[in-house]
Amino acid sequence: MDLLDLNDEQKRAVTHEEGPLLVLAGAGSGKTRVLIYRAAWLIKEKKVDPSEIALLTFTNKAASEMRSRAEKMSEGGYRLGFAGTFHTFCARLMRTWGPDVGVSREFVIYDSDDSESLMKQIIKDRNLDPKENRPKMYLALISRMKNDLITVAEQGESARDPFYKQLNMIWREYQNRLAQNQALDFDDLLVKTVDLLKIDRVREILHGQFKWILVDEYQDVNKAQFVITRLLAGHAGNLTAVGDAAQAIYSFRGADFRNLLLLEGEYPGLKTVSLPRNYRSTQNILDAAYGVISHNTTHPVIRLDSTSIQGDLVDLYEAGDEKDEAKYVVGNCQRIASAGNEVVVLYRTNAQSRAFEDELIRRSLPYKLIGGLRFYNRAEIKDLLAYLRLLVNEKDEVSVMRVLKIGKRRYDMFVTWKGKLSEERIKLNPGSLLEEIINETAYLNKFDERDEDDRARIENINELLAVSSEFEDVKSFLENAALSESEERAKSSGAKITLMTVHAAKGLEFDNVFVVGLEEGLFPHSRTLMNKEEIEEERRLMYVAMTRARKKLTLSFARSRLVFGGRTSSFPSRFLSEIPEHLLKRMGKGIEEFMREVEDRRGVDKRNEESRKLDEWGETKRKIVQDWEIEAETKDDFAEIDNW
DNA sequence: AAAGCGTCCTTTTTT
DNA sequence: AGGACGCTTT
Repeated sequence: MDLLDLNDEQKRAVTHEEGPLLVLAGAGSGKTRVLIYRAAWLIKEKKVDPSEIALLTFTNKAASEMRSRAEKMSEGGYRLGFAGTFHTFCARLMRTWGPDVGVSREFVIYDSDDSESLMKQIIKDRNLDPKENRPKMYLALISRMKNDLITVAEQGESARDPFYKQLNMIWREYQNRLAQNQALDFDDLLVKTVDLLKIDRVREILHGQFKWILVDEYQDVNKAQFVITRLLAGHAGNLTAVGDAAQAIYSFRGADFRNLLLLEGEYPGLKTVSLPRNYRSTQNILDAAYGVISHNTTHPVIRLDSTSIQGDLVDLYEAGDEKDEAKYVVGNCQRIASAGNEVVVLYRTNAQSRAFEDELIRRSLPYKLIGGLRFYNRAEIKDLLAYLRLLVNEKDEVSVMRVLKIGKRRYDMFVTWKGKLSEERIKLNPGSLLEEIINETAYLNKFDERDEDDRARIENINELLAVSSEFEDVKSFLENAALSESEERAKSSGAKITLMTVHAAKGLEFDNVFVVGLEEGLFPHSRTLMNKEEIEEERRLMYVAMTRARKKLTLSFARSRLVFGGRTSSFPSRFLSEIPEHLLKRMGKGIEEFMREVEDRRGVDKRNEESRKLDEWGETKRKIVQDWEIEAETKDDFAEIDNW
């Protein structure tokens, strides 16, 4: 096999024989290429059957990119045994083996909205004050514990004070209701899979099926995912893990980059290869990014060497307010886009997209918005999916509640119509079923053709019909709807300008990148300001943002900004002052002044004080999570896995 | 059943 | 500023 376009380190990783392999891959060092080539090399040189390879990722975007690149590698095109997200993998296993761990084959998947309505209902049923007992708080704690593989029983045993007892009661109730509804939430997919893989018989079958496990972005695995890969890799230990601690940005959902370091102890004979050569960015961009990330102390940082040129300086624009920022950024985007080049605007929170969208619309520039109000989370889409979900599983109370809320009369019509449906027809194309549902319930009567928003909703429904028609059956369509965001549609696919959060940009790269809203309290976010670990995570996020750029990186911040409807003045982000001065080219007014403010600790401390007050629940959360973070968890905890 | 109005709260980030 | 929710009116 031709390995000429790989460097020595990449080659070593690709041609690693049997046994565990860890690839420490810095930003832009060709980690995707390594994974793809490794799969191809295993197939071509080691004569591995493609169906014995499982490739696990965190996002669908990453999975589909790898799948298409893998297909291009081989003439005939090979199909890997599995290539997709952890959650999709788990859902597949549950469809087959669910009953072995007490899960009905007809289960539905609850997304966070569904989980929240269920939790709200539980709080209501128990006559608890929803202001003191926030559904979201309970869900966050429960999610965190599930991802740490703590069971309800374990939490209950050690619950001493009233809060923990209450938490345990709620958690129990939540699980009971999920079971009654034949529903699994995102975390249950992982937890149940761990249960499943503990069954010898099942694990042996799966070991025969998947002999080679490849995992992307390993720094983002949580404990449940760590254990899943461990059990899946088994004694053979043919795991290839690719990751970079400096790009760990998902600890809020239980990910722990220390799992990367833990591999050493868990997989005897682990071979480690690091990839320090960067094929993406200019040296100036890399140096600026290194300036920032080198302030982190809790994890190793690879200093990257560019294979490209020194390049331009990093532009830094100081805006008066968010409108000014949008004008400057969009103006430059327009210039770049009209020359036929791609450009992306990255921000910390979804709410920030608005100012940029307004300005883009004002100039009638086509753009792509990634994330934001997700397609499958829109009310009209969720309404229709609720009807469909009830066809599969009528015990799903969240969907029952939803359908009842749409209208009692419509619900009755539905029920009658459903009675007329034969088993056979339920297996029909989900698109035609949806169409029937819409007709039977007269769903479209809700909308007014003259209303612009309503027209958009009808359009969404048409899109749903189109998407759903592509699926074989209702179950697989619903699974896809719950676990994967629909790709951006044709209408915007030609756009050269893209808006997204930094999280969404992970793993992607662009010639021109704008990172906006670099203010204390926004990026780094106010909820992280007084916790060192969380600040370090924000800094990694900044690092990820900067290293998306190939040629030109522009940073910006605003002096004042609308927050909750009120105008707030803000300080430049500390991350800006961590970039070596000589790499920056400043634009905008009053620039000399701001650097002094950055170094003015009093200013920063003042912000910290403000955010501290804002953050009572953050405190509570941290306290609880800390209680549950078992320090010795690491090796001892995983030791028992070996016995399985 | 649906629409209108006031109050309260909100913003991390995603499978 | 805008959304969710609960209470009121049509």
